Amino acid sequence: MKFLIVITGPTAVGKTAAALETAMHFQTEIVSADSRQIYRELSIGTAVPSAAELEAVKHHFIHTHSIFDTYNASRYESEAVKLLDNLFKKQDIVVLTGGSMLYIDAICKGIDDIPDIDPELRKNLKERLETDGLESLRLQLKKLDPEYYSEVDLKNPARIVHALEVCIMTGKTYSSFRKAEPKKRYFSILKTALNCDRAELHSRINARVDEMVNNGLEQEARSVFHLRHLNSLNTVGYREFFSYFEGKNSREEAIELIKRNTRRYARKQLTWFRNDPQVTWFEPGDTNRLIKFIESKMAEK
RNA sequence: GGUGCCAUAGCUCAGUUGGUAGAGCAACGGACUGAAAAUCCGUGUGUCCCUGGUUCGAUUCCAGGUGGCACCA
Repeated sequence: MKFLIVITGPTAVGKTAAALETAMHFQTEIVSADSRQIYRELSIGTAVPSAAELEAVKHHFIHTHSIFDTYNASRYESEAVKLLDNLFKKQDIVVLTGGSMLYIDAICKGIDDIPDIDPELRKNLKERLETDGLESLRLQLKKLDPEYYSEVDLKNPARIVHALEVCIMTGKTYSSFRKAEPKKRYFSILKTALNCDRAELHSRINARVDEMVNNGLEQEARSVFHLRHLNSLNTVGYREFFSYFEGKNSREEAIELIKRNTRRYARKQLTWFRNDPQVTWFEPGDTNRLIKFIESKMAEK
């Protein structure tokens, strides 16, 4: 029997430390499920594990890709599942940790098979969104895929654009690809999440942002400022500094905005995990209970 | 010590000619399938400083108290 231990939770709650302890206890490796720590050009603002932590336990998907790559949850799914195949050849347990909700779902449930989108097409649709407005795209979607039109959030440009991309590219409806059928995995998944008191989480976030700033986040952001149009850099911690560099706000305001946007991100993560019935919750400092829980679940199987 | 001004949401402040109140920010809830640290939707959360008085009814008017600020001593 193979077990994938998922340790997730809101940003800054202490996942890295808990995953490290758990992986060391079971003498195994860590697969990261973090959509920003995969980028080798980013370190400070993404809070990658320290050199010592990376030394102590083998990590995967940290600094493995470039901000220039077009990356997404689907690619992550195929790469990560392939990696897990290899890891499970020599291990019975693997730890998956990170806060990217969709990436975790991609591994646990899978993602529908949808063809890759031509970047030119996406660019064109985004331009049309600018010039003609959302309503024009909505009308086209209504014609091309009435089924999806009836259930999509009609105010959300990203959803409309993506559905249109698929319809135009494939000549089929986007809904015909949306099976939402969970993929069968041969390994068992134990999904856990960490959470603490909200006020405590906020002070952890604030302290971590201050630490990032002290460690040189501003310079790191400046080094990629000229690439700010890349999706990979539409990221909390960077975009606020970008608008400071553009003179839209002060440095102090940028730091406050990073804190606020990180808090909001944590709240969004909690909303997602809270509504996942498979999650078992733990306190961040209590890795012993987490490990006992894992051992008891493994004994059941 | 005296005089004046102020006290309403977590913060900054509106407002109620007496019928228990609303903006901005913060916060909170939700959606989510190739951008997901993305994108989008929703929600006022309140001893109107305290105690009396007047009144059918006081957050609003009156008196006293408390706290803050300013000026005069």
